[in-house]
Amino acid sequence: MADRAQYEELMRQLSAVGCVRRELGRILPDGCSSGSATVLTLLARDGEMRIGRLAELLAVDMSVTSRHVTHLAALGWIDRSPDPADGRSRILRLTPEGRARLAELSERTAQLLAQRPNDWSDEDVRRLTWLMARLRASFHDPRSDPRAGPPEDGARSPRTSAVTT
Amino acid sequence: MADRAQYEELMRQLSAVGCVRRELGRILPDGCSSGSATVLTLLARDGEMRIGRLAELLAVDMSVTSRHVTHLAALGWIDRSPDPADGRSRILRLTPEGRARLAELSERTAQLLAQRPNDWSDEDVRRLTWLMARLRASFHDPRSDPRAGPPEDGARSPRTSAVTT
DNA sequence: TATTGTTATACTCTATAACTATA
DNA sequence: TATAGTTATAGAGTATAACAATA
Repeated sequence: MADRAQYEELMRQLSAVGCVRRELGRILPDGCSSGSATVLTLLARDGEMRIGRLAELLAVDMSVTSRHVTHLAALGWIDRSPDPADGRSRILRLTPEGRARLAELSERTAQLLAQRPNDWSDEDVRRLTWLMARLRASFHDPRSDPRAGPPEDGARSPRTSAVTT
Repeated sequence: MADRAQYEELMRQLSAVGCVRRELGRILPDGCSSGSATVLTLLARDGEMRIGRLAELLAVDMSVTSRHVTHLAALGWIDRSPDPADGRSRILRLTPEGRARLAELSERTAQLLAQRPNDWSDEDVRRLTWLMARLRASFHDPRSDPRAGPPEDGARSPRTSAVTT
């Protein structure tokens, strides 16, 4: 286990990287907050799902997720259809409109990233992504034991399912 | 440069690690928010400084920093004395009370961390810290060119001064 | 005129708790 | 009784803009 000073430094960076997230949030189109953008991305990547699953992937309370989803549904970017298997749930899906918006978003983000950290290698990006996922798993999942080494090649994530986000 | 999907994954993790920061924030004593804690830590580590410098280290607007500082000064945990060299500025310092509180904080945090990611090696913690700092530098500092390799040993940071946070 | 801070305002994200509907 | 989701409320964090004081 690392020493206290190292952990304090880690926590400080954890707060400070927020400025990157905020900067990325600034280029979003009207009506699309950072939270909304993440929801769109997850629905595009993992396909239709329920609120609870989405909340897991977002690492956020279900009530928060519910608000994001309501917002996106009001915009017509996602669709909430009843879950035939469970009357309490609804299935979330991107609408064609939502897909179009997401494509715009992705384009803008790619442009911004192309300007900035363009000297990052695949390996660096993968490693940072993996380490953040693993850190999250350490906190989210008490029984976590990510002995699986860092991603030497494939963009593998820690084994905990909630982290395969 | 990595491809778009990798960057999107990076951004998603960037949002999701927020849950770690929030969990750490939950163990803070009354009156001490997450932002306050970071201010205390920075003043302890880097010694007395002005608001502007503190805002840089926090990677946050000066107005935000001003509010945190006002809060901590009201609690008596830090002290704002006039800057003899510049009448517009004030010098921020931890008070003995502030130091005591910080020590408590550090203790609690260490306990929490000892429960959770206790399987992290020094190397892992250092690497993650360094990569986050570098990511921030890529955005904060347009002319950044962090060719300096990752930290093979010492907890070195990217060369940009604003990142030696 | 430019810079350092401060304050007012508004917006986003978040959690907790109370509530509804279904399992 | 337990679970999925919603809503109301409250609090933290943040940025922008207008302002004051000093350089």
